[in-house]
Formats: sequence, C-alpha cells, structure tokens
Amino acid sequence: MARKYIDNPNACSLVHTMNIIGNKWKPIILYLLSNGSMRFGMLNALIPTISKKVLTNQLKELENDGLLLREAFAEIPPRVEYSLTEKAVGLLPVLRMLSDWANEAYPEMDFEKCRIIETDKKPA
Amino acid sequence: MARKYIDNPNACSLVHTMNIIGNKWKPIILYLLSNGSMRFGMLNALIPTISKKVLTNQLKELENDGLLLREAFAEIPPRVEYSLTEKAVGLLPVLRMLSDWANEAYPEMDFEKCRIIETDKKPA
DNA sequence: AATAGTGGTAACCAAAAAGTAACTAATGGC
DNA sequence: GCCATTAGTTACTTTTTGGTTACCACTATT
Repeated sequence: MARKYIDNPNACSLVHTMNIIGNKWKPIILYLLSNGSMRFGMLNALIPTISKKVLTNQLKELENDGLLLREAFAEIPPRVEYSLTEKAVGLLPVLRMLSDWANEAYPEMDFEKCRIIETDKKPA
Repeated sequence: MARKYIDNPNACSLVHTMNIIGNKWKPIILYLLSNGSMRFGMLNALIPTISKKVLTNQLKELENDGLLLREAFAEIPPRVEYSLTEKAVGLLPVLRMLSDWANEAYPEMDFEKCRIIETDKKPA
C-alpha cells in the first residue's frame, strides 16, 4: 500500500505566501501602504507599538520579496518613501477577504478593521 | 494638526485572521483537511516533519478557534476524526487565492502547491 | 510478559520573532 | 556647540514558536 505525504512544505505556494506576509506586522504595513506611499516616520507613528528596529526589518523583507518599493531621495534630512509594488497590489483583494472572513466568522467580536483613529494625543 | 495611529493591532480583523492561520503548520493542516476528515495518525503521516506535540497543539488551537471539529469515538484503540467546520470551509477560497497569488507573483518559482507524493518510501 | 494499535502528554531545549536602549550619519538653524 | 530633522544600526534581552525525547492509557493479540 503506497504511502502519501507532503515532501516539502516550503515548496508549497500557500505556505510561501504565508511565509511572506503571515506574521505580526506585515499585514498592517501592507494595509497602511494600500492608502498610498508613506515615509518611514509616518509608518512608525501610525503603528506606535512597533520598534524602529522591527519596522526597518519588516520593510526590508517586504522589499526583498518584491512587495515594496523603497525610494530614497537625495535630501537632508533623509527622505525615504515606501510604496506597494504591483505584486503587492495584487494581494490586496485577498487581504480584504481575509479581513471580511474574520468579521463574518466571529460576529461577536467587534473588530476595528485596522481603524485609524484621529486624535492629538498618543497613548502612554 | 491631528495625529493618527493604530490604537490596537489585535482589534484588527485582518490581524485576527493572520493570528489564527498565519503560522508554519496551520495552512497545511487546513489544506489537507479540505479533502475530507482525517485521523490524527494520517495527518501525522502526511506531514512527516511535524512532531506529534506540535500537531496536537495546532489541532487544538484550530479547534478552539472554531475551524476544526474533533470527533472522538468510543473505540479502542482510540479513534479521533478531525474535520473542517463551516467557518473553515468559508476560508478555503481565500487560501486558494493566496496560493494562486504566489504562483503568479513568483513565476520563476516552481511551486508544488502542497503536492501530495505517492511513494512507498518515507524520506530519511 | 511483550508487542501492537491509537492519540496523545510532559519536560526540556533550540530557533525564530520581537523588544529595549543607545547610538550613528549628514546637514541646518540658533 | 547644541539641538533638530530623518532613517536607520547595534548589542543585548525577552518572548514565542517549533523541536526532541520519553512516557502514558487502554485494550487486544501473541
């Protein structure tokens, strides 16, 4: 009787996508940049609980995987803009569906859907 | 000038979905079970590189999140069947799209799409 | 008694992800 | 000189995920 098994999970396209975006911070970053290009400092301000170290690393990985475009201008102080590539834009509808799924699957949970709050104070 | 920021990433529906399925093993488990219910041992055999400890834990988490149904039969030896809930079935089309995205986004990569290999030998 | 079948569990460890705090570079303005 | 701006970088630490190994329970069979 032949045995069946998965030979190499890393060769699986689904797993590959998850490896690329399935962590704590990348979905948020992609969501924020879906509204248009953004500078490092703005991303950092919009996600108050992420460290500069981690943000830098996440942006670098997304760039390496072809999802982000990093555009450095010859300016002082330094100015760097991050924007989504076409590859990433193609992923947005799927992210939207993942978001919608949670809203439907857990109706008892009041999700904010990555709500952006406008205020003049930053939490302690 | 008002400042904007994300107040709580964990309240975000997209992040919630990622927290639930966005790790190393759960996409594979969901994929395998999309073909129909399965027993613990079969899952373990089909994913040769996962430990029983981790498989147990992943199944328990998926069950707690409402994606898996665990059905224990009054039999000896123990017999337990795992199957997808409707909640999980609703997620399958999205997983499929995540898979398709990788195939399109990285055409130079030859994904196996969680290919199941039939053979009578298990790798060393 | 030993072995088999099945689905685990427990104790400990390794690797990866994320966090903390301090520092850097290159100007420009006071 | 000091302070400000911006986008990092570095060294170390903590937390989380995943792995290893041995063991368990309850029969049934040899």
